[in-house]
Amino acid sequence: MGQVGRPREFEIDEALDKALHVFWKHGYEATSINDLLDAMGLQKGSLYKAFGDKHSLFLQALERYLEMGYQQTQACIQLQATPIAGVQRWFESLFGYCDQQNQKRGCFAVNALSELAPHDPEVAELLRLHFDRLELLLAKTIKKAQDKQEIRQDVAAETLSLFINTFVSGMMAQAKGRLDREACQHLVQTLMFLLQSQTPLPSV
Amino acid sequence: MGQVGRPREFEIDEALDKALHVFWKHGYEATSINDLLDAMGLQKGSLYKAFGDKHSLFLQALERYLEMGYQQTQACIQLQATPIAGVQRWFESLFGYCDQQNQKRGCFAVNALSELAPHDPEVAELLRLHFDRLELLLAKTIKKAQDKQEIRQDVAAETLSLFINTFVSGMMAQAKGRLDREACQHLVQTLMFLLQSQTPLPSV
DNA sequence: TGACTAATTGACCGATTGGTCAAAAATAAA
DNA sequence: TTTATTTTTGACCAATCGGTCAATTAGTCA
Repeated sequence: MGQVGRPREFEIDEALDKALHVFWKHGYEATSINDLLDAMGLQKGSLYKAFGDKHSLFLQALERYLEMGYQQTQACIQLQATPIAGVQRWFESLFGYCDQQNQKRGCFAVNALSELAPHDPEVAELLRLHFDRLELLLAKTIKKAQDKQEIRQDVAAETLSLFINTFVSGMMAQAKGRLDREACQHLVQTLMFLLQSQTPLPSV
Repeated sequence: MGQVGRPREFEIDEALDKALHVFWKHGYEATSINDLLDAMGLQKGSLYKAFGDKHSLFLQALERYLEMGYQQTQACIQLQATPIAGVQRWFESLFGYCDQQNQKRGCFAVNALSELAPHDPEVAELLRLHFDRLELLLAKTIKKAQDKQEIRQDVAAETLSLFINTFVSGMMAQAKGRLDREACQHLVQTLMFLLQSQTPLPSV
C-alpha cells in the first residue's frame, strides 16, 4: 500500500534544516515567512500545510537542533579514550560556532534562550529539558573523570557540570560579537586549567 | 537668554529609561513603535523629533544602560574594603537580573549582543567598547587581589577577567530561562571558590 | 479510465509595520 | 501684539506582516 494522494515534492528534514539556518542567523522575530519560503524553496501553502504556523516551524527546527546537538555531544564524549578527553573534544566541537567565517551565529539554543525563553513557555520547556539532560551527561562524565583523578575532586560533579554549561553559554553569547575562535580556545584552556588544579588537602 | 520655541514637555532621560525597559523586556525586533509610544507617553512625531528612528533610539537606550552599568560596577568595586570584596559585591549586584520576580529579563547588554551584534555594527561596537572597559577594570581589581593573595596567582589577571566576564554573560543568558536567583548565587559561590583555590607550587 | 486523496500554487486578506508631514500650539524675543 | 522658533498632534503612507483558501495538479487504487 503506497501513499495516497499527490506526493510531497520535498524532504521534511531538509526543509527543516534550511528553516533552522534562517532562524539561527536572524533570530525568530527578524525572520519573515518570505525569508523562510525563499530559503526552503516552498510556496506559502506548502509550508503551512507541512509545518503549521511560524511558531510551530520554529519549535520543530529547535527540536531538531537540540537533538542533533545532544547526539553530537554524546559522540564527542563517548568516542574518546578517557572522560577528560571526551570533555575536551566536546569543547573543541564548539569552536565552529565561534568562528568569524561562521557569521557569528553562536549557539542556536542560547540564542533562543535569550530571545524567546522569557515569553515563550514552549521554547523555555524545550530548552530546560535539553540543558538538563546535557548537564546530566556532563555530570556523569565528570564523575568518572574525578574517579580517575583527571578532574579536581573538591567540587561536586553536578556543580562543575552546571558551572561548565553556564560558562559555555557565555562563551557562545560573547562569540556573537566579541570573541573569535582563538579567544574561545584560550578561554577553554583556562577553564580546563581551573578544572584540573586543586587545592591541596591540609597535610597533617 | 532662555530657550527659544515651544518647550519640550518631557524629560529626555526619563523617556529614554522607559524605552530602555521596553527594549529590555521584549528585545529590539519584538518592540514596535507603538509599544514605545505607549510606554513613553509620547506621540509619534515627538519621538521621531527627539530620538530619530527606532534604531537610533535603541542605540541611545543601550548607551545609557551601559554607562549606568559601568558606573554601578565601579561603585561596587571601589566602595569595598578589599579588592576581592569589591568583586564579590559586584557579583551580588547581578542577582537582581536573575530574579524570577524580575521577569527574567537578563542583562540588556548580553541580550543586545545575542540579538543584534552579528548584524548591527553600531551595536557591536558599543558592546565591544563596554565589555573591554569592564574587563580592564576587572583585571586591575584582580591584580590588586592577587597582590594581596586574595585570588590565585597562577593565572594572569587579564585571563581571569575575561574568564569571569564570559562566565557572567552565560549566567545572565541562562537566567532568562533556567536559573533562578538561588542557582545564580550557588554558581557565583563556585566561581569564587575556583578563583581562590590554587595549585600548590611543586615543593622541592 | 475514473474516483479518490493529498500537495502545490498564488491570489488575496486584514492588521500592523516603521516612518512622514502639514497644521496647530506654546514659548521667548522684539 | 507681532514675529520667530520649536514642539506637539494625529492623519496619512506604502510596504510588509503572518495567515487563509479555492483552484489546480499529481499521484494511487479500483
